[in-house]
Amino acid sequence: MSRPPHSESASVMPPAEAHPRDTATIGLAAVAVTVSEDEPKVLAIRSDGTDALPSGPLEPQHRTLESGLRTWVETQTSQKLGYVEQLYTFGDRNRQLLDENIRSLSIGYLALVREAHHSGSHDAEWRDWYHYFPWEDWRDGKPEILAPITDALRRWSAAASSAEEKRTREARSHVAFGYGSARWNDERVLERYELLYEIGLVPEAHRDRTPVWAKADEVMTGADAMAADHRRILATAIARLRGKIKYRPVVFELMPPEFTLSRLQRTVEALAGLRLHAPNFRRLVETQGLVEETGAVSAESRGRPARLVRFRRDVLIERPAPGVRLPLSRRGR
Amino acid sequence: MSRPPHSESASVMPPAEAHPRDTATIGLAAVAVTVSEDEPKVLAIRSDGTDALPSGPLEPQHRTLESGLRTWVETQTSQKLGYVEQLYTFGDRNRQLLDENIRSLSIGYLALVREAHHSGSHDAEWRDWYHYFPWEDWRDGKPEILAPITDALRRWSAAASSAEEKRTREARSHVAFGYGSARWNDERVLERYELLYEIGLVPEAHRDRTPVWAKADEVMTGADAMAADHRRILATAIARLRGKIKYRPVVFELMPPEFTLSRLQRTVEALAGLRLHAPNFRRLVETQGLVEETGAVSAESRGRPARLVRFRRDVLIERPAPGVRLPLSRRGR
DNA sequence: TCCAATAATACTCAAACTGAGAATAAGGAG
DNA sequence: CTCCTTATTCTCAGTTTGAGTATTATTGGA
Repeated sequence: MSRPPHSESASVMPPAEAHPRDTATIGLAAVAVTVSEDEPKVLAIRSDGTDALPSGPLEPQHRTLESGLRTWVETQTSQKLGYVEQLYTFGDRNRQLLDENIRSLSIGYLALVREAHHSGSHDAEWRDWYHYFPWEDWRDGKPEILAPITDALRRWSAAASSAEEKRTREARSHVAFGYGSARWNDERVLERYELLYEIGLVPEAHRDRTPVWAKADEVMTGADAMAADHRRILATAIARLRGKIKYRPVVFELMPPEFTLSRLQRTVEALAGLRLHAPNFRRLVETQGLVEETGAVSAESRGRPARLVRFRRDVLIERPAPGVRLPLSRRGR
Repeated sequence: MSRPPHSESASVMPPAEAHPRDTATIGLAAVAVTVSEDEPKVLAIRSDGTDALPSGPLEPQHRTLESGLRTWVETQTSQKLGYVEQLYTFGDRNRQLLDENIRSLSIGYLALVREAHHSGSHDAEWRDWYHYFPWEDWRDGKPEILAPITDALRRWSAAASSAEEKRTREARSHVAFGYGSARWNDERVLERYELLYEIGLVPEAHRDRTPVWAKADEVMTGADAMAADHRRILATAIARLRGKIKYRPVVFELMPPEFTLSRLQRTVEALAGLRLHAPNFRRLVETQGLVEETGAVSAESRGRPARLVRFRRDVLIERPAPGVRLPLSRRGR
C-alpha cells in the first residue's frame, strides 16, 4: 500500500521512472538586501514599468540551488552576493501551468550584501524597499499611507456577511496592522501584504485574477507593485530579516569591517522600520559583547566623534543566540 | 543582457520554453509530530530495516504543494494532518541525478498532529524521535551517548592539520554540543546532526559516499539512521519546532482541547528535551494569558488533582508573539 | 574666541521579568 | 490518620528593560 519514499537518494531507493508528469521547472529568486545611507535597499530589475527580483530557472549546470541563484544574480546584475539563506518555496499560486504537465515553483532566497556594487549597464538598481511597502516604515512616526489602508480595512470588515465573519475580519486587520486592540508588530510584513492581496487593495491581486472584495479602482496608490509573486517574496524576506536580527547577529553582514554604534543603530532602524532608544541600544550591544573597540575614531559626524568598533567574531561561539534585541523608543509607537 | 525573471506567472512574463533540461522532480516529505505519553513521536515508515518519512513526488493532480503532501501522508499512513508548515527545500546533496537532465529536490514539511491515529495495516508507526537523536534528550540529565560523541569530536579536533584548523574544529564542536566554553542549546539540532554527518559518525555519510574523517567502524551505535536525507529533514523539523514553541503558541496544536498545566509542561519538555521549573512555567503561562479555566478538574494524577484549562484563542490577537519561553530548571544543565 | 548646535556617550531609576527555592494544598494509599 | 505524590502559591534576590536626564567632544558660525 505505502509507496516507497520519494527517490531522492538513488543509493537507497530505486529511482522512480523519470516521467514527464512528475516534473517541474524551478525558479530561483533572490532578495538581495543592503543598507546604504541609512535606507534599506533591495536589488531590483526594472523593465517595462514593473520591477522584478533577479531570478532565473534552475539549470543542470548549477551545482547546487544556491550556486544557481548566485549565478543568476551575477549575470543579471553583476552583483556578488555574500550571506545567502533560503526563504521559502512558493508553489504556483495561480496554477499557471506552462503546459499540461509541467508546473513551476520558485525558491526565494534572502541575500545580504555589504557593499552595493553600482551596476553600470544593467537595468538592475538598488531600490529603497519602502517603495514597495511604504506602510512598513515607522521611523518618522505612523506612515501616512496607513490611513487609507485602515479605512479600507474597516469598510471590508463592515461588508462582512455575518457578525462572526465581521469579528474575524476585524481581528485579522487589528493584528496585522496594529490598530484597535493590537500593537504594531514590525515582523508581520507578510501577513500585512497577504491581507492586502486577499482583499484586493494591491494590483497584483487583480492582475492574477484572484477573486477579491475590492474593486480595481480601490487599489492603493503610492506603493510599487512587482512582477509575478515577487512582492510576496520580498515581504517574506523582510519579515525573516526583521525577525532574525533580534536573535542572530546578522546585521553585521551589512556593516563594513569598522563602524560606529550609531551607524549600526541606524542600520537596524532601517531594517526594522522603527526608531530605537540610543542609550539602551548601546547598552545592549555592549553587554552582549557584540562588538570590540578598534581604538580608532570616526570623523564622519558633525557632533562628537564616535568610536569605531568592529564585530566580535567569537560571539558566535560564546553566546547561545546573540542578536540585537530592539530597545524601542516611544517615538512613532 | 539580463534575462527575464523566471516564468512563474505567465500573465506577466512570456512562458519560458518548456525544455526538459530545466525540469526537476519534486519530492514532498513530512515530519509529522505528536506527543503521546510525554514522548515526542514522529510518523515513520518502516521497511527493510531503515525508517523513512512519509513522502512522495509532487504530481500534476495535486492542487498545491501542501495538499500534495497531505495526500501522500494519508495514503501512506492513513493519518490526517492538522497544522502544517513548510520547512526547507533540500537540493540533491549527492547530485544523484535520475538521468542526465532531471534533478530531484525535496521539500520538507513540519506537521503537528493532536491525536495520533493508530495505523492498522500500514507499516507506518509513531516512533519516539529520540531514537534517531538520543543525544537530544536531556530530560534526565546529560544523555550517555554524548560521551562517545565528544570523545570522537576531540579526536577529530586533534587530527586537524593546522593549529588554526584545530581551533575551528574545537569551536564548532563546543558550540554544537555545548561543552567546553559553550552551553547546551536545545535548538542546534541540525547543526549537531550536520557536524556528525560531516565527520562521518553517522551511517548516512558513509552510505552517501561523502568524504569523511571517521572510518566506517567508528560510526555511532545507539541511534537509528533513516533513508535518504530524512534524518536531516527530521533534524530541521525538531530545530524549527524547538525554536518556534518559544515565540508562537504552537504547542497547543499538540494538546487536546482541555488539559492540565503539568501535561502542557511535560509536552514542552518532551519537545525541548529539557526539564522546566514547574512554578515558573505556570507563572509564565498564566501571566501570558495563554490559557483559561474550564472549571473542571482532572482525576488523572496520583497526587492533588489538577485544574483543566484550555487554550485561549484570543491570545493570537492580543499579544505580539506569545509563546512558551523556557524557564529552565538546573537539573540536567 | 566663545557660544550654539549636534551627536556620542554616561548615568540613574523604577518597573518588569527571571531563576530559584520554600511552603502549602489536595488528593490517594496504606 | 499519616505519608506520599502531585499541584499550586509565595517569596525574594538578581537581572533586564524602558525611559529620562546629564555630560562630553566636536563643528560652525557670531
